[in-house]
Amino acid sequence: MTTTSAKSGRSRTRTAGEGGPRRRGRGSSALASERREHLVKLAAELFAEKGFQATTVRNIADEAGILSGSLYHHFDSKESIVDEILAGFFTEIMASYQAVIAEGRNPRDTIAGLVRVAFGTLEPHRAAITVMQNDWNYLKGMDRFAYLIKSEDEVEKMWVDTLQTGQEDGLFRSDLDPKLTYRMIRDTVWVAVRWFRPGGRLDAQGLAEHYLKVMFDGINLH
Amino acid sequence: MTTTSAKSGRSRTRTAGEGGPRRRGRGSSALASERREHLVKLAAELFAEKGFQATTVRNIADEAGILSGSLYHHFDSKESIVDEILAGFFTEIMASYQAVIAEGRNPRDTIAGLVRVAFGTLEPHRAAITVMQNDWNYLKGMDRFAYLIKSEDEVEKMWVDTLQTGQEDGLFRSDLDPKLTYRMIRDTVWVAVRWFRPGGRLDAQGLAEHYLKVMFDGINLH
DNA sequence: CCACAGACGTAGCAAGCGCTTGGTAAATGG
DNA sequence: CCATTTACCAAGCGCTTGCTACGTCTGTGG
Repeated sequence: MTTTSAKSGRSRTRTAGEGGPRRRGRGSSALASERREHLVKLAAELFAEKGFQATTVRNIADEAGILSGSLYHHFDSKESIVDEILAGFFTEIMASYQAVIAEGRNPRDTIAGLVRVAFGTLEPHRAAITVMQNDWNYLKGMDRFAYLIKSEDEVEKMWVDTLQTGQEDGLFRSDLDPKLTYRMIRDTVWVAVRWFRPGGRLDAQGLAEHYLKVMFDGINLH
Repeated sequence: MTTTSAKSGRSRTRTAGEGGPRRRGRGSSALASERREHLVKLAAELFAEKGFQATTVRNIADEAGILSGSLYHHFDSKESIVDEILAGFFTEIMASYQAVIAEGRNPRDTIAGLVRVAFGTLEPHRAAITVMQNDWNYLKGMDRFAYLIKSEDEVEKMWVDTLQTGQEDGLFRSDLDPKLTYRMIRDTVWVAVRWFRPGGRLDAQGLAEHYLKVMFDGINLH
């Protein structure tokens, strides 16, 4: 079925897409960016499933029902697609984190809020998180993604500050390294994208509550 | 420096290698497998650093100071190299796990032992674990690595059984899902490979003790 | 001293990669 | 009705990929 091009020019079977009447010509720019966002989402799923490098521009184009070259009408490069995916995720989660911090509650509630926010992004941003997990090592080496490292440092500061304040207030044990503890929490949350499936036994918030119990009080019976 | 081949045949500068006298001809088969293991280790480092797919056979050969074609004297394919890496890791860790279980101690001590074993592999098998983390999604899709999934299931059973017994014995809280708890523990341990560096502030066993404290009793001050 | 086998180099193939160029059908605005 | 813009197709370029075929060098056992 991937046999290229029947003889007549305009006969490509479009394997994907909603099959509706093809929109051509100048749509409103709002609709144009809708198309763009749709392509980004398709790409994100593929990146998450097979990895960024293993996903070819032809894969993405196939999924969208167009040819690989046509992708370059919408995007500069393959990198710019994954950039859009990750940037969207980062701006949203950092805003959510800031909102929790801004509530100004005690460190325990703040940490709980951050954990709930993190688990809350698991479903809407599953693909982005997966890409971040699997291809981080590769992507961070590229200049264009230097901003990701900067954002991650800001996030780390939020968590570590909250943990430290909690220790000073006598809410958390003082024999724990805040940085190490933050990493433990962060990794445990994000890594859940590997086995978390939206329709499963537990939803994201159920996971969050389960995790909060273990994190705050441990698995021991007291 | 990668300019190919000066005019005279035998003048390749060998960029890597210990520079000792080149061993040729029939060595003992023990030494032959030594060479093989050395190549596997080089490849493992590259796979861990750049990812399996992003690492080319030419990268590996460069690191070894030979040409890419010469690699195929030692290995069938690029896949067979990563196979050797992962298989070695899995057989060792499963043996270690079995040994802990066989001690027959109480569930709390057994879990602690498993955690210590896991952290203990962080240093000697850093590359293998990194590959498993980053390229798992890609590798598990290939028939040749189906055995990895089977091994993982066996490991899961060990942990979950121990956790359940602990709950029945009144050692662990009963309001936790054993499977979910196992995954939390597993992920937190392995994911540490991303930021763990052998010469750092804390060694692997220090990490293990830090983690055991949090896992058993939580971060709350009791 | 010589046949042998292991350990490489040399050269290159077929396939696939990201991306570019130039053209074309369709919708829109004036 | 026509100029313009959008969204695509068709074709392919330059390069890299994993891998192969075959020749060459070298230490070793007989």
